[in-house]
Order: sequence, then C-alpha cells, then structure tokens
Amino acid sequence: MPGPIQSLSRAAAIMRLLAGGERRLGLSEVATALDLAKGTAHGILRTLQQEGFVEQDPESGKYQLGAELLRLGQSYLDVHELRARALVWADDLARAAGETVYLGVLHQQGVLIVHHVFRPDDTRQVLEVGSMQPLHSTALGKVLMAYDPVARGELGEGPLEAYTSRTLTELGDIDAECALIRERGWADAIEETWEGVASIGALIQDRRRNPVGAVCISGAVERVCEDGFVRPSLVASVRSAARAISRDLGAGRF
Amino acid sequence: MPGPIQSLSRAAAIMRLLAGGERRLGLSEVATALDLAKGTAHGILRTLQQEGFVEQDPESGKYQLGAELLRLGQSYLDVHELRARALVWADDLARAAGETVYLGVLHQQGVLIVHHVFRPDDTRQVLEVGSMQPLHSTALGKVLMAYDPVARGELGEGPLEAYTSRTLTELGDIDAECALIRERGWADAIEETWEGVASIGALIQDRRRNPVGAVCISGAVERVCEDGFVRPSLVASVRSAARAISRDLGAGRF
DNA sequence: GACAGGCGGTCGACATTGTCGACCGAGTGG
DNA sequence: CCACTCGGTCGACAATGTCGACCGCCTGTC
Repeated sequence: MPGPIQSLSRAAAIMRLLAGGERRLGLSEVATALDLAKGTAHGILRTLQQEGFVEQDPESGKYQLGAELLRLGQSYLDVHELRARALVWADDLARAAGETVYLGVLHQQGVLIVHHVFRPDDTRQVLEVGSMQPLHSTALGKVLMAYDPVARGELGEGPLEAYTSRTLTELGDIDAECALIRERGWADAIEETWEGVASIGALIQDRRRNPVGAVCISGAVERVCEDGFVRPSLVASVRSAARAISRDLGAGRF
Repeated sequence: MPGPIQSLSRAAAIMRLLAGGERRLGLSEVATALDLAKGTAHGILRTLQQEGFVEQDPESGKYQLGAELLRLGQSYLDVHELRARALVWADDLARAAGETVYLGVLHQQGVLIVHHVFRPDDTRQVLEVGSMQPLHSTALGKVLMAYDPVARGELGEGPLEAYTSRTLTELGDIDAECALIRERGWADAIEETWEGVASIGALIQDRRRNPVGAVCISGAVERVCEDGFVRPSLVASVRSAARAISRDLGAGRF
C-alpha cells in the first residue's frame, strides 16, 4: 500500500493550517481552505479534538491547536540524541563566547531550533526552541546547505526572500558561499536575517560523518565582529564545540 | 458521522506509544503493542513519517517522534492566550518571591506546564514546559481539582500513587483538602511529590469565571515554609499574581 | 421583529479507502 | 547454513471515511 493514508495527511494539513494562522479558525474556514467538505473536516477535527491535538473554544466554536502537541513535542526533545549530547557543550560555548547559542537541525525548508542557551547576562530573552529559521540567511542554515545536499535542495528555485540588504538572494551566490564554507569549515551570517545581529556556525556530524545538525553563536554585530569580519577567537570556539559534539555522537561506535 | 476516525485514533495511539517508551520502537513492536496488523501499522507510520510527525532511524529502521511535533507544540504556545497574558506576571512573581514559577493547565490526568520561570539565581535549571505533573500531589493540581469538577473527575477511583510519605492517596482526603482550598482560596503541597520541595498555587479564571489554569511557586521547603506552614507573604504574592492574570484575561470583556 | 445568511454540527448513501494476512528479501545469531 | 525475525510489499475485501444535503442556532440587518 505505497500511498499515504488520506485522512492522516488531511489531519496533518489541518494542524499545519491551525499552526500557521495566528488566530483560531472556524470549521468552515478550515474546510474551504483545504477544499474539503464540511462534514469531512468536522470528522477529522472531532477526532483530533478527542485525542487532544486540537482544542475548541466553547464560546466561539473555533478551533486551535491542542495541548497534546506540546507534550509530544517535549517528548521529541527528550529522545533527541543530538540535543542530549550537545547540552553541556552548548552551555560551555555560551559561557566561553558570552553569546547566545543555538542548536539546529534541518526540517522542511528551514532550520528547526532544538536547543537554545541564553546569552549569559541578565537581559530578558525568549526561548526559541521549536521555532524555525531560514536556510539561506543564517549561519546554521548555510552550514547545513554546504554539507547536506538535501538541505541545499530545499531551497528550490524560487526567489529567496531578502530580510535585509545583506541577504543573499541569488542561488549562484549561495552556492559560492557554500563552497567557501566547505573550504574553511565554518559559516557566518552578518546582518543577513536581522539588522545588527551576526552569527557563526559549524557543522555537527554523526558517527558515520553524516551531517545531522549545526551549532552557532549569535549576537550583536558590534560584539561578534571586528573590522567587518567575525572575530577569529569566536570562530575557534564554535568549531571546537561542534567537533566536541560530533565526537560525542560518535562515541558509541569507537 | 459521530464516531472517531479510526486511522487517526490509531495514529495518535502510535505517537503516544512512541512518546512513552524512552527508546525507539520497531515496526513489529508498534504493531503488536497496539494489536494492529503489521501492514496497517506500517501504512500509518509511513504517512506520519512523510508528514514529519515521526522519524525513522535509517540504520536500525526503528521509529521515533519527529521534529514537526516540536514545531507544532511551539505554535500551540504561541497562540495560547492564558500563557501570553501571564508571561509578565509570572516573571514579576518569580522576582518577588525569589522562587521558581510554574503555570499549568489541566490536560488529561495531569497538569501540563505551559510556562516556567526559573528561580532568579544562577543555578542551572532545566525548562519543564511541556512536561506533566500529577494532579493529586501538587499545588497546581489540587487547585484545579478544587475548582474544576472535570479535573477532580480525572482522578478516577483507582489508588493514587504515593510519591512521598506525605502524598495524599485517599480520595476522601483529597476532597477534604479541596474543600479547604476552596474556602481559603489557595493550595499548598509540602513535600507531597518531591522530598524537600514545597509549592503554593492559586487559581486563574477566565472572563466567565471558568477555571482555566493555575499558577504556583515552588522551591526548597526551607525557604518556602516556616514552622511547618507555608509563609503567608508568599501566599499573598501567588494569589495576587493569579488575580492579576485572571483580570488580564477578562480585560477583553469589560 | 421577521428575515436572510452565516455558523457548527448531523445524517445516510455510496464507493473510495484503509485494513488485513500472506508473502518477500535482507540481516542476524545460533 | 539454516531458521528466525526484522521491515516492507501486495492484492482482495469490505469496512471505512467521504460527500453534499439538511438542521437548528445565532447574529446582524432591513
């Protein structure tokens, strides 16, 4: 039976739809958005609700995502081997560099943040675990594209969004950048996604040398850069953390 | 069609199964655990994998939860109105009390933590957003049971697990405790779940006075308690935070 | 205040769709 | 080298999910 189960794919589409829209959605909105009969959409929603994946506001009757997703997402993190091994190294890196540390993996057309260490100071920061970052304008994303053909393939051919004036939007430029990244072994992104923010990333490999994720530090361009280039000492810290995590992942084998 | 969609319910059961077991599960294990034909289980797993809800270790062929769940779980938090409104109040409460703050909602037979503010000191702490706490032995759970008949109903009739010697395990004791909680307007739990930990919780209501969640502070019994009772000043802080959040939730209406 | 239009939800007929159990090739341990 | 178990496939069958019409309710309008 090499075909996806229709009702399941539709349920997934509904959940993604609910995740995308900021506000709650009504039954009819869901049905028309996905081109389903109202009865069909209702059946799926009712089941999802029963399972806790979707909740219904009893007042308006509109639907939103449910708590079970949060619980399962947490379980995903619990089992995540890369994340587990990287926890302590990421902590050390944040302390050594004095900057925010992200750990990301390829997911669909972006980088999913699976771990986030706050910059070690007292400013209020929001946890970004579970959020996505673009592939073509972040150090994490560029590292993954440089080493993982699948990641590069996710860019497609469409025009790339320019978040700032420094964002690379031409596929040719991206490929040249990737070649450079492979050559020197690390990636940077200076104000390519957010004004004023620069990041430095390096690859994490598993025991068979497959790319499985990336670490990066991210911080104000004034601190991370010097004379328009990222500080070599920070690059060294990031690469050493990435090597340490990769070694840790391979430990089971040797 | 007032019946759940079979394939969806089964998919949900598979994901819960994967979330429960600490390690990855093979196809046959899943099939036998849920009493499904191997082909059926495989079809569901394949679809879930395609949608990103499940990942397969290419080496062993075993299955685990997928990254999409983390992303959707995060989206759940983004939309969560109670959490959004409570963010700043929880922060203030943590600072004022000098203790860890949790925000929880009823989910199935437990309390799901939707927000967590670390105790304001430099000790290393792990984020518990997305994890579950028991109903009958935590301040959060007892508050919810005292005011929400649904929560009380989730206890069922079975024997309650005793986590410590102070855990209430008799339903009669629980009901008496709930009556007391309703009378005085707050709940405590002193070493009822974890040795050495005490917590104080209060109810959060929405604009129609329905119970929607609870806040609590939690910390070492030496700091939270005095002469065997929780410190009145901390109780006052928690109750005031709960009132503030409830008021915030009702703001839309008045 | 009656109407119209929208909502969420239900119903029953239909055939599409998911299910089942036998089967396959690969890997593994005895 | 066999025998076992693994993940995965296949095709027949009917159980299952789907569809579109319909229902009652609420809201806003004329």
